Amino acid sequence: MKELVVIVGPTASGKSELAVKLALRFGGEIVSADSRQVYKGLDIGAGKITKKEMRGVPHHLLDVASPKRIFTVVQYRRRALKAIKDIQKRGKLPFLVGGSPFYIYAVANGLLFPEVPPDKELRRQLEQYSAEKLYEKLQKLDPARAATLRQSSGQAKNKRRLIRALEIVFKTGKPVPELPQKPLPYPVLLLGIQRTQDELKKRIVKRLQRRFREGMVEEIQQLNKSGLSWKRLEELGLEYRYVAQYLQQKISRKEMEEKLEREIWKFSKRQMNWFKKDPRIRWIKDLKEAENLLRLSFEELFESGAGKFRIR
RNA sequence: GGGUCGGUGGUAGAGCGGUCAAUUACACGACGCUGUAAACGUCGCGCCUUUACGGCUACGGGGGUUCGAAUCCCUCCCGGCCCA
Repeated sequence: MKELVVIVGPTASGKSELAVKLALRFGGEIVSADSRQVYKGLDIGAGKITKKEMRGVPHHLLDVASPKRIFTVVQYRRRALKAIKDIQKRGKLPFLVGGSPFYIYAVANGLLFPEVPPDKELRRQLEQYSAEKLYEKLQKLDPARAATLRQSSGQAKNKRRLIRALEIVFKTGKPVPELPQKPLPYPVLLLGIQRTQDELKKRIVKRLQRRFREGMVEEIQQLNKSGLSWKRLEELGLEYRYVAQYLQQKISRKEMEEKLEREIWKFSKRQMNWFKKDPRIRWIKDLKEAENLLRLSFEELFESGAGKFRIR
């Protein structure tokens, strides 16, 4: 039988560890859904799981791209779906685990993005215009998309969104299509790790300190030495952004640490903005609750005659 | 003790007679997201309410000038600097 378990939660909530435990218990493999861990060399700063921590559980979609080039959701989606299929073929249970909501939903909701690859040159040209101008252009060429953006909190002023919309219109000669969603052909169980704000804040600080001890600053210094520009590092956000600023002496060590604690906290809230409005997510507090839910969900599947699944 | 500069919203820091509940940044909060998503963007942020070009309380304290003061004057308190 086939099924997919998705594990979500804000950063530092303990997804990786929980996933490994569940995978060991239920015979699973893990598909990472993290927009930074896909890059080679982004290890400590991205919180990539170590070989030892994997405890023999196969992990997929880690280290699949060079950080020098931008890896996109669409590439991610393609590879993740393939990884999931392969795992299922081998009779194992796939766990989609990660903190990049857009990546999670690209897979779990089967978002079918328009087949228009990014055009750097075009983007650079459009970048010259103000958001207002871009919006006017879009309004003329694709009023429907313009209206959609206008209705979603601030997007009418988001150049990145406007440019992408125009890019699609220019390349296809047609309006931006409504995003088709292709439901996955197998049942999906979404688990969310629940933590109080206090708890999460503490975990963020603790984890950040651990990363410093583990040599995160050195890692980022090294990445720059081996050819990753400061600009690119800053673009990668959070740890990479602020440590890069520190290494360039744009900010002090203290500023860097304070900034990081705050920014990571804000990031976790942004992640939660996605998850908290998804009614499918079953929020769990610990391993036990997760196990129970998994077992239950399997039982339901047995009853419905969907097939058999081995629980170790 | 004398002189001098300054005390503004959570912080920094504008404003220097009306159009100021007070520019801006940060912090904080809420939210959005169709190939950069740890990215990118929007909104709110004194209090109250029938949410209104509404009311109230506010720019260290007190007093004054003025039709009107965060903005001018006096005084007190506090802080920086200089002289003693």
